[in-house]
Amino acid sequence: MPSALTPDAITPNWLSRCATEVAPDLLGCVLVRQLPDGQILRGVIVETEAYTPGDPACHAYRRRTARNAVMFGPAGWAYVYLIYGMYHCFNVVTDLDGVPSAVLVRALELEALPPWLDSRLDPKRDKLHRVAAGPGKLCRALQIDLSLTMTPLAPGQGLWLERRSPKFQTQLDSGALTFVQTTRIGLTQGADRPWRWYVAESNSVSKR
DNA sequence: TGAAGGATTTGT
DNA sequence: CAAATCCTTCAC
Repeated sequence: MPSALTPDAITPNWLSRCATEVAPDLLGCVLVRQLPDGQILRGVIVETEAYTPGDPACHAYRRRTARNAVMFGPAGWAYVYLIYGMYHCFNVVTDLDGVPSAVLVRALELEALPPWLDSRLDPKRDKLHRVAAGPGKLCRALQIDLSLTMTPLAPGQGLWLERRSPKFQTQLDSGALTFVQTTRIGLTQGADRPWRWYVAESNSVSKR
């Protein structure tokens, strides 16, 4: 049943690689959210950051805690945390079981404005391509919160990933789309590591 | 048990 | 550039 509905769903095995490898590979892939009421929201990933063991910026750098425990487990699970008391950030756990690492999904290009959001946004200021441009904003747009952390990314869980569309891959192969690799944003430690990737041509990236 | 601070966002 | 706002972590 799940495979018939989601033929392009990404498997844990594909994510069981170093976060610095998975992060650029996730660009162009689709984050899909199914709300409790059945409504489905989709967005193309256009910006990611990698966090690895031995990385002072990684939440699992010091030791295993209740919050970061999921990062120590197998790939393909969601790691969601609350930042500054008001925004959530969504990560995909990567690498082998026992290797604490993850990819922060920082921005999505939404296919359509979430209907539930539509009524409360100012159409002049909240343009579609900016609604999920930023890790906190994308979680707000897809209604991702702490209830989703430590859950496997799968259709049955209401949150999952799908592979790049043939169109995206073609544009990438032809050079119509290009990736930029640069340093990560907002860090006080490990800010020098060039582990942020984004789609240069996208207007949904959080910052240039 | 408490205090400090954060992988953000927004408005001044 | 500072505020909003609360969970997590670490120190006492």
